[in-house]
Amino acid sequence: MVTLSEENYLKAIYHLGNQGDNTVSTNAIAEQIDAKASSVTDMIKKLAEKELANYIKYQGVSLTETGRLTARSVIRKHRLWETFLVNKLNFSWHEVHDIAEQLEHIKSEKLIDKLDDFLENPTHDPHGDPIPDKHGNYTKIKSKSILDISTGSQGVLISVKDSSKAFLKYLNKNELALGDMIRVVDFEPFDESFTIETKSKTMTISKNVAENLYLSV
Amino acid sequence: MVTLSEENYLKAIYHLGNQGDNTVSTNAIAEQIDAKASSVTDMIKKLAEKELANYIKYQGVSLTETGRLTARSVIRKHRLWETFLVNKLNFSWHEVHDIAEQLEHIKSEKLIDKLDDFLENPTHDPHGDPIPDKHGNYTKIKSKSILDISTGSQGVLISVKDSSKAFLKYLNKNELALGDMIRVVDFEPFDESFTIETKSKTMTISKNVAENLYLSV
DNA sequence: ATAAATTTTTAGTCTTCCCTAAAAATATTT
DNA sequence: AAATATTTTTAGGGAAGACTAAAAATTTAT
Repeated sequence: MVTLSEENYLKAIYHLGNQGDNTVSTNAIAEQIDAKASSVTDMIKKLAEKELANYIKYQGVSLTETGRLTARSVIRKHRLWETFLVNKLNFSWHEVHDIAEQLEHIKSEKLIDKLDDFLENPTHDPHGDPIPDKHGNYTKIKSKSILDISTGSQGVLISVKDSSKAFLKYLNKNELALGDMIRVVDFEPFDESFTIETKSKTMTISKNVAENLYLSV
Repeated sequence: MVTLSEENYLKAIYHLGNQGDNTVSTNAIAEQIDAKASSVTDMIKKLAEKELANYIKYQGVSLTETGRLTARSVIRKHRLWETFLVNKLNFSWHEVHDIAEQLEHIKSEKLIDKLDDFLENPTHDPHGDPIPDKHGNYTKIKSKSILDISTGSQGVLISVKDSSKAFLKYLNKNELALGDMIRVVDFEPFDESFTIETKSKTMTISKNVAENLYLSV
């Protein structure tokens, strides 16, 4: 039995350790979870005891295979619920994170499998992030940040790195949505801004925005 | 802020006290919640401090207006989620209770209102129980247990009193569903059994079953 | 290579919600 | 109206998960 709090820690370690295989520091987890480092140390010990994490004092923590699978299952739930909220209940994508954060802890295999079917087995959530299947497998569409794409090339907007409300609202306001075809037409070295072109318009985006937009390659 | 545990106690008091206005004993709550009486006393004190319940030592507990509304809001969530699980995810009605028991604690006004709309504002859940609206109001269809209905009369199966898995499975097996028109054709005093007639068949039911079946009057 | 700064851990507490065991109050018998 | 039984409360504690403050280890700077 994995508790709600344990699930949150597993998720944090998974994300910080880029799938949980890299080693993660106590402080990094503390910041992510918004807790004090001492609380993190307590929890890490517990995870290690339960063989969900590998832990050497002062050396950081990583996930075991079981821990990784558990984390993926929580992420699967989170992303399926987000998809439900946006596609079925008509939430806009910047409103769903906090609710999905609660829903991801509901315990029922059957529920999540039926939800998956109800949503017609989506492979990506509303932010473009891949949804693991029930065995924890998923395929990530290859994409690159606009920052790393050469002027003149184009691609479909696959996902966004920053999922803060502010950023998602910016995208809404500027009518940029996942699935849009985007062409990078110019780069201005002076302020590191990019000019991009969509089906409906041409606009200039800052470096800050560009690095958060991922296009298919 | 009302905690998950507090919500469960409010619900229990509400149900035991027939809308929470009757006084309920510590032991009754303990049995309902599956906790010890001493734990119940602790929690009752807390509810009274938060002005969700009226409590006089040794005299039992009842809900305040706020407590009653909070309980109804939890019940609203529970019944909407049950409706979702049955109508949208194709669960059968005996499987949904435990999952709804978790989902009812998800915190988001907006979520539950959108869910309500998505389900097309149902007035009754899959067990025939009324779903309070967002203000806590609901209309109960007038119904009577088959035990209290005179032989020869008929009505629509409105709700079931017992929602245990065993009973719901019995109903499924015998093809009795909410909405069915049922005529009470005979009563056998010897074993207090009833003979009932539906569109598709005639069958005999025990007193035990009869008292759990409510027909519109 | 030490000293200083930072990170991490330990030790001790707090709150929530549950428990057991014993005491107090209320109800039921006789 | 006692005596007995039952119910309810109090007192004291435990596990989970968070915290503060201080100690220990590690890293960085001089």
